[in-house]
Amino acid sequence: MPSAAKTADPHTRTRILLAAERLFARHGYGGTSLRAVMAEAGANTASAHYHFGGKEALLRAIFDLRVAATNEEREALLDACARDAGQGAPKLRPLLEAFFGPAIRLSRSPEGQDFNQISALCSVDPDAAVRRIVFDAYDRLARRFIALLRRACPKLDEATLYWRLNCLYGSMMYMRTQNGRVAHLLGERDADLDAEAILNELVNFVEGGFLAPHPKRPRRTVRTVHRTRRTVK
Amino acid sequence: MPSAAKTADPHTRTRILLAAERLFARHGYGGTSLRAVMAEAGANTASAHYHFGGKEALLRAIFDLRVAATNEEREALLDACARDAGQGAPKLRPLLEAFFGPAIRLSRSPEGQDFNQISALCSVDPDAAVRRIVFDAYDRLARRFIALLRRACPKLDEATLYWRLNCLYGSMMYMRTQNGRVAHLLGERDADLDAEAILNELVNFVEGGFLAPHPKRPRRTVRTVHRTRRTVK
DNA sequence: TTCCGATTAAATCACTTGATTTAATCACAT
DNA sequence: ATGTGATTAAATCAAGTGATTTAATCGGAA
Repeated sequence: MPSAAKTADPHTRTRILLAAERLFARHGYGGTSLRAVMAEAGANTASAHYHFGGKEALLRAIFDLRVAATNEEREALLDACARDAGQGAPKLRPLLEAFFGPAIRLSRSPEGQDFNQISALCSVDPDAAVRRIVFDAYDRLARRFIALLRRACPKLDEATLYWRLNCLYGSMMYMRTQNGRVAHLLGERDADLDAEAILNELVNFVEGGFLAPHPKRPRRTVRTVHRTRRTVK
Repeated sequence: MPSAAKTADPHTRTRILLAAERLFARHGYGGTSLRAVMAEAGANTASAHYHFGGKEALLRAIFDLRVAATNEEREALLDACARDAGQGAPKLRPLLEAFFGPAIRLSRSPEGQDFNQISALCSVDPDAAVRRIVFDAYDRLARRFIALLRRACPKLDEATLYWRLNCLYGSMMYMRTQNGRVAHLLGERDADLDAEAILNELVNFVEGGFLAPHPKRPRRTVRTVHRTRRTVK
């Protein structure tokens, strides 16, 4: 075990961490071999196990490193929302800004951008161990945000809240990743707005989604069209 | 190469396909070994290469199999939207229903549910080859949808359209996956609404997002809170 | 200087991966 | 029945995986 900070060499351990961050962001956790990380870091395979204990622990270390500040900022902003609300209903928009803002603003630095990518990728990783790391990092704060959101939208029934939260998370994830789908469809335009503008777009959209009416019975515009039976199974 | 349909044994090839679909849905493409697929299918490793040519080709075969019907249905619904619009602006809501509906309705069957999961996972896969398969499957129709969406929302500037499309895709993806994040946060309530209700929730949200105002200058509710310098690098 | 724990380096382990080869088997047209 | 091409089975390949071991090195306390 490395002594907390005594002889602590700012070299290898940090280099491994940053190298892993870069590679995990580009190729995903599962798509990055420990060897590739060590090559990028210019260090030896054994160092990773010495400093972190293994690949999974390395990922967890990245989250430990990056999430704290973001969550603290979110917490403070949520505090402000709750304070302003008093006993009444919190305002929706500042709530969304409190939740999204600190995360989106990470993208102002290259490392933050990499971490946003990692966070979004890992949050939908099929590997349960990977997702657990994400959950552990964000659960507490997310639950508090949702509690305030409930008070801000008291008319939303439980099911609708559930689905709208899914949309909220999906929107946030796509905004954090920049996975290229939309850019590809629109013809390679690269979005380079600053973080504040992106945040504004995201909040506009999600606020609109949460304020939308939610009738139990959908108006029947839907109709299934020509049920072509493609028997395959 | 297998003869198109002559002596075609409905057995092995199909068994491999369905086994792969199940496993790719649960553990992702990268997280599933060809061996695991063949074990699940009760077939031999070489069969996969004989029938498909390799792991990647197997994934492509799954998309070829499942996407056609969905896209045809989407196309027909978009036709109806365009016809109803004439020279004018298409209605937003039927447009969204045309795009989301056929995909969401896949979740009524277990195989469709598996494929929805695969589609969503692969659409954010860091592996470019995997994403290309997704793009190839959906690009043509997606471009047509976006063209109509543009006419339906003529007041949206290019940048706003770009970001709202990202939110749209993110919302759709999260709705298709059921990745468990929100269920986990809300305490394991499992959403078992029928496809039509889910579609309705999704359309409500995205419609709200697209109809939201989009001022160029955000009202300044945002303020960065205590810039704690966590120097790490 | 000497010594001891912290750190790094090199070699290797056991295992899994996708792919291929070689040989056997099957179904059907002749 | 028989030969021919489609299909399956078993064994194997080379490469890559995370992890571990063993030995060397470094830096400061004694």
